[in-house]
Amino acid sequence: MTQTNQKAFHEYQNPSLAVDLVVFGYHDNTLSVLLLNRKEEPFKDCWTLPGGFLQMDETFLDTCSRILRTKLGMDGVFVEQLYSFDALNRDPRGRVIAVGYYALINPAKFQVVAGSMANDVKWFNVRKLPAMGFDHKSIFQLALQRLQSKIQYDPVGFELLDELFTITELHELYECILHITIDRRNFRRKILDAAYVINTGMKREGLKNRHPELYRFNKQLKKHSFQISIPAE
Amino acid sequence: MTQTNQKAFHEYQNPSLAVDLVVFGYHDNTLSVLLLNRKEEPFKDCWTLPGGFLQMDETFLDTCSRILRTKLGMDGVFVEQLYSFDALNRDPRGRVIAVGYYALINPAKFQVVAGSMANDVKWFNVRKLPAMGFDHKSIFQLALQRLQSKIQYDPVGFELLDELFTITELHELYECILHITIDRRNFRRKILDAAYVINTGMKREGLKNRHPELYRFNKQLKKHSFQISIPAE
DNA sequence: TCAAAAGTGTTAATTCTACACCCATGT
DNA sequence: ACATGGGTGTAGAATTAACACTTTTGA
Repeated sequence: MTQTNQKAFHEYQNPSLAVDLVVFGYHDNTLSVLLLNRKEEPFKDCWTLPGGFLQMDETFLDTCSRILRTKLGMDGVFVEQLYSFDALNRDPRGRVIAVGYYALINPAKFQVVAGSMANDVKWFNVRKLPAMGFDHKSIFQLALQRLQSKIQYDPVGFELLDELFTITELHELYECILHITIDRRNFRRKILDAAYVINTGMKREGLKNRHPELYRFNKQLKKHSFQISIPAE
Repeated sequence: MTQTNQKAFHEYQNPSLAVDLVVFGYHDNTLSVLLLNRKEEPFKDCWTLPGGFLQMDETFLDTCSRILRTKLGMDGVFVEQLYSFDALNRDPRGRVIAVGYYALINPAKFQVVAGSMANDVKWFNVRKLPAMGFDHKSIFQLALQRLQSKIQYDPVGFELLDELFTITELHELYECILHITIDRRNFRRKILDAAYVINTGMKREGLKNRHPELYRFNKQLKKHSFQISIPAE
């Protein structure tokens, strides 16, 4: 942070600073990302991550909130910093540094989802993504990797589920995110042993088979850790 | 990355972008960080992380290299991005975003170390740090955490050691970084089983006890993973 | 009474932990 | 021959993986 030459502090030319968001949603046993169809050049009509420029009086989180609120109609969402992207030519308009964040949301809580905003907003299955503008594909890929490792030691899964959920639903979420098969019974034991969830005593009614118990996340628990066995394909 | 209002691209006011470096070195069974004594306001005469402003034609890594070369006389060093720091008031001069990087170096390779530069540069034991300017203490703390977790799944230890080293030296490095005691014999087995290192057949000569075998890192190996047992104190 | 998913238990294999013992070297 | 680390082995504990069986529900 030492200044190395004699120019006054504000005479330096600075790159623009954008925040780009990888918004993950989970629904119908599918992990999806929210993409925006750009209306302006560059990358007009291309799918891109939602993003925006940092204002001078905003923190990154402020910018995230603003994007989520104004462009996607979402509020009170889990976001976490991912990485900063600095390739010289990543934006044809000039030098733009992007700070990537990822968000985890439960699409059920935001009707917005289905594209109710003026912008063309759409959920895409993370395994079936379209071409994307800028370097957004690689931002997304890093975010998915991050989510995959994070979920193995940090209880963030609940951000994607309803308040109450069954072990099977949690199990499916893990299989979907990690894209592997996990033994149902071993998974259950690990989750319960880790005190990851709390049994509410309630049951999910109205199924045509046995009514599973409903759990909620144990918010006391900060970190957990269980090995997920990755079977040979 | 969508632009939300009508101003021309370059009319936006942007924060300054600094790169701050947490340079780790390992020597004499001590993990140290390199700090600079600032000659200018703000935080004149305070210890700070080496850093500098991003130039318009530089990537973050370019800036890192420039800082390492010009301020510390180092070259060809391992660096990796840590996190970006955005508190509104983190720099009294104005809005400055800092992108934190950490570097791992073998102090034996750079005589610079002992403070040969014009600037007042000094190694500090990571467990005995002075007060630091800006938010550099928290940048450092995050870097140490990152190093501690990284070393458990990524073979980065070799950046801190000589080309050839003994298992005992590697063992001491791990104990020092993680700040725990690790069973010598179990550590050896895990390292060897993970194919983390390659036996060179050579031995370290001139010791007053048995001459230990010299190893080098297995550069093929991308990731490994072994659990380090953390004994109750 | 059947299908389908939920819940519980068990065994064998694997991995870890906590050690003990021998080896090579300089003094 | 002895003090000082270096190198190797092993038994018991703990954890994990791969299973089979029973239970609850709606149709």
